[in-house]
Parts: sequence; C-alpha cells; structure tokens
Amino acid sequence: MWGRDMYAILEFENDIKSRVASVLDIDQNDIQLDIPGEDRGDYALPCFSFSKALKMNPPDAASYIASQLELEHGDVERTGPYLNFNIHEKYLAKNTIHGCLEKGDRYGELPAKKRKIIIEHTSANPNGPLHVGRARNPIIGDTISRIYSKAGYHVETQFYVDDIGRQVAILTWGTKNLQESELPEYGLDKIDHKLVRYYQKANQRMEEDGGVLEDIQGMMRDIEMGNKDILNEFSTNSERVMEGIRRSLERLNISHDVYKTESSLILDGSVSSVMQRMEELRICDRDEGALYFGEGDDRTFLTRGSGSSLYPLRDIAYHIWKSERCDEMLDVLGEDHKVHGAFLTSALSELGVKPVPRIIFHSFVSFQGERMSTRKGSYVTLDDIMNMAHEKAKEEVLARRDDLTMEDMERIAEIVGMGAVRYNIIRVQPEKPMDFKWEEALNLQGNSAPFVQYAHARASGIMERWDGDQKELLTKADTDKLTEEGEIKLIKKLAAYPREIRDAALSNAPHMMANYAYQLAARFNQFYRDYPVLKAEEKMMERLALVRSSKVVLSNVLWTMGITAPDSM
RNA sequence: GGGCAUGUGGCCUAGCCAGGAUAUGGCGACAGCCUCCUAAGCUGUAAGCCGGGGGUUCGAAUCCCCCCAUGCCCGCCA
Repeated sequence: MWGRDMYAILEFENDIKSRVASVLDIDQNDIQLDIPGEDRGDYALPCFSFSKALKMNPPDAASYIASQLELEHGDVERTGPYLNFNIHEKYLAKNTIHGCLEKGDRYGELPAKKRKIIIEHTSANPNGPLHVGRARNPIIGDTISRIYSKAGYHVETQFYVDDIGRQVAILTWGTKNLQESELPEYGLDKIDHKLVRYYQKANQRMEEDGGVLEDIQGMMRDIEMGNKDILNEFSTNSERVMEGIRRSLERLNISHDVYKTESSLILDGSVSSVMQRMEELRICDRDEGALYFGEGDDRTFLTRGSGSSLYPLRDIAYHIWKSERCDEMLDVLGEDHKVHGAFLTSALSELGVKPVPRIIFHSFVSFQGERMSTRKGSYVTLDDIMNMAHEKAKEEVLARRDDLTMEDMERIAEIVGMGAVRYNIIRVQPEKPMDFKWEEALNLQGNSAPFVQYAHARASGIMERWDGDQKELLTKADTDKLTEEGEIKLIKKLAAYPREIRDAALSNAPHMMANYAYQLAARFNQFYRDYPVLKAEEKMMERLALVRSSKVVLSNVLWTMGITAPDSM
C-alpha cells in the first residue's frame, strides 16, 4: 500500500541526497540538507565542506555539483556557495492534494515499522489531584505517543501506579485516623480533591508527632509482610484517587492503555527475583544489610536494612516487565529523576536487559516563582486551570456568536479551552523551565490552540457551504491550476507535514507539532484572506480541494496534540 | 561544594544535537484593514552586543573552555 513515492517531499529529499552522494562519492547519510526560509527553496546545501575534496572554491564546488545533478522532480540552482533545491510545484501540488483527499485522517502517517514501543508517562503518586506542574508530563507523554503512532509504531501507553509507597501510606493513615470535621472545606466536589485533604493533614500531623511517622512506617512494614487488610486499604485509596486523576486526564483526551501497579510486582515475586539476579551477578553490595548498586557517592539503595524493597529496585522490576513486552521503551520523567534515570539505564544494561529505555526529561512548572507541592497545598490544580480555560473560552464564544444554542456554546468552549491548556504546555521544549501564568495559560490569541482551531473552523465553514460531493474533488480538481503564490505556499506547508511527523518522532520533540500547526494555520489564514473560494470563477474546484486538504492536515496535526478540531467556533 | 539542565527584543518562544546566506514567530505597544467564504483573523512600524569572556574555524546563537544567573538532584523518600 505504501509506495516509495508515498510523500513527494520525502521522496524529493531522498533523491537529492542520493544523487549528491553519488556525485561526491560519499555516504548519503553524511549529507545534511538545510531547510531554508520559504523564499530560498525547499532544501539547501552549503558547499563549503565539499570544496576541499573537490579542490575548488566553494562557489565552484557548488556549480560543479549542480552541473552533475539531474533531479527527478525538481530543479537545482546555485547562489554563491549554496545550492538551492526546488521541487516542481505542479508535481508537489498533485501529490499533496491527492494524498490529503485520499488518505484523510491517515495523511501524514509513515509506513508501519512493525515495532512496539511502550511509552510510560504521568505515573504520578496517587495522593491527590494533578496540579499544573504535574500536568506537563501527561501532555508531553500523550503527544509524543500520538506522534509515534503516526510515525508507524505500535504504541502502548502505561501509567505506573505507586499504590504501596509512602505517599499512599500517608494518605491511608489520614483516612484511617482523621475525621472529616477536622479538615478544611474541599475546593472541588471530586474524589481526588476530597482525599488530598487527608493526605495534607496527615503530613502536617506527621511533622508534629513522631508517633504518626512510626504508625506509617509500621503500615508499610505490614504490607511487606503480607498483611492483606492494609494492602486493601492502600489499594482502595490509590484507586479512588486514580479515578479522579483519570477523569481529569480524560478531559484532555489523555488515557493510558495499561495501569501497572507497584504492588503487583511485589506480589508476583518479580521484585525479589530481580534482587536475586542482581546478587548472583554481583552487581550490588550490602551495607548493614541494605542492598545497594554503584559506588561511593553514586550508590543507590535497592532495599532497606530490613530487606524490604525500595523504589529503584521496584522500578527495575517494572522496566524488565515492560522490556519483555515491547521492542522499545520511552519514559517521560520530571528532571528530578535524572539521577534515577542514569541509575536505571546502567543497572538494566548490567542485567543485560534490552531494550534500555530512552527518557524524555522535562523541567518543572513553577507557580509564582515556587515549585508546586501537593504536600504543602501550594499549587494550581489541573482541574482548576481546565475550568478557568472553559469559562474564558465561553466568554469569547458568547461575545462572538448569537446564533448558537447554549449547548453548542458549551461544547465549543470545552473544545477551545482544553485545546488552549494543552497547546500552551506543549509549545515549549520539554527541557525549558516554565513559570505558570494565568494570562499565558488562558491565552486564546496568536500562537495558541484557538488560532489553529479557528483556521480549521474556517475551512470547515467553506466546505459546509458548498453543496457538491466532496468525493468529486479528487477527479474534478485540476491541481495544475493552483499556481498563485499563496496557493503554492499553502501547498508546501501541507506537503511538509509527514516530514514534521518523522522529525518530531526522531528527536522526541513534541513541541515541533505546535510550531508546525501554527505556521500551517497562518498560511491558511493568508490564503483565506487573498483568494475567494466559493466565488472563484475559474478555480473553484481546485481551491475547494486545497481547502479540504488544509482541513485534513489541520485536523491531523491537532490530533497529534490531542486537541479537537471544531467545525465551528 | 559536586553533578545535570536552562539563559535569545519589555514578556514568552523557534533555531542549538548533525556550525553556514539578512536570528523564527507570538504577547504587549503603535499605525492600519470587516457593503466580500466567521476580525479568536490579516497588513505594517518600533524593539536583539542570541547571559558575559576567551578559544576552534574561511564562518559560531549553534562546537570547546572559563565565569555569572536560575532551576533540579546529591535520603535505607519516590
């Protein structure tokens, strides 16, 4: 089904590389093509580095290479020491528009790789609602998962549920020992928001009273010794909070295929068997009974002196479990896990586990200059920001539209609001620090989700007003007629989409999708301003095909970010 | 103190890994554009020693070194 000529732009890129490589007699992987600004061509090649081997100055080297090239679907032009490559516009227009119209929501997909990747993200402690700081993880994780699925991978997403750790222990001490009456009012009528108060109060008690800490440690010991009642209490609390977290994520179009509980890894013996293997391989040591990996300041403790397991050991067990079920692993973790990530990688390598996970680290979202903390209650919850975004979007719809039912307005406000939240987080590189600001998070103009959604709604509006059969566009539109500058520029953006998918997956860069989506929407808006479609005398079918194609790609790229594409707003 | 990141116009940000042609764009500011497919849009103007200093190179925002600032980590927590 997928031919070599699946996407014109990728084929063109390959063609340039292989032909230049053969002229220079070098490996085509050593050729790094630039993607220059729009008016300088589709690809560019600086020829400085080839001039030595060719014994010519760079401009002459460029001329020489150009003279030896015969491209299948494009032209090469020399500008000083640079080569600029331009794909034949009619060829690109036909390939791209036909691709969009035929493939629809599958336009942009790359050939199936027959590889399964497990992407773990979120994995937040089930002790309370997700706050905005934590929300960066699922938004990055879900977006990269969607990108990988479009890049041809079989993707499975996982949430590692720490249902027996200290945080849940503290929460459980709270639910066992505290009365509703001694807690503050809850902010939102939602299970995770209600339960977090027990967690916070219990933390406070623990700090004041050493006995509470002992109680909590006792509960954790009991679980290790197989006390099923305590385990049930932990699991119940964990599941109740998870229910709240799941509902929050659902609103952002985020879900996980598999929830793997930490307790299951202890109960089925995998944790203790990993420990045994590590001891047999002599890749760990003991200090007063406690097992550790590594040396000196870098050692990581795997168990307590009492023999009970610690998170690093359990996480190894989890990764081994995952490794047996996939070809690749990708973890999305906060930057506080960097040292843990290095430990994980080296421990798994020494155990001979393959694959070893690749890890996307993201830095934290601060709030008013401080890190958000569930324990201290100093945070803005994800639910709060979603509700605010919905309200803000609703104000905007109310101000603009008087022809819609309240139900429609609510629906649009939800789509726009949730889109804005996701977009504002995903548009920034994961490793960059972010300071949470309401006015930015609720921004509905310029470089934002509504900008892209609006372009989509405009495209939808045009298509809805046309009463012809959309299937006819494929046969009736003569793409050779699309020769105006604004038409070609838009087509070039549409054509670039598969390359964006490829590159975003290759470099684990989800923010590239937002960047691309913005550029595409901007191009579409310019086209919309300059060229009438339904009132075009000569080229109505062609422009309709272009609008339809734009709608397809806008919708597809929004999908990769988990943002809904509205037909009206 | 050590390790790992980040530093781009008033604010936010792309480009950095694989060094090249006048450094992306947004917000805000200012000036314009709705008898015409939704103005959540479009056009234009002002605003930058790409944190600072060295180095490598024909060429550095990009690579190397030093320094400064900020964040994260340095627990038998996770």
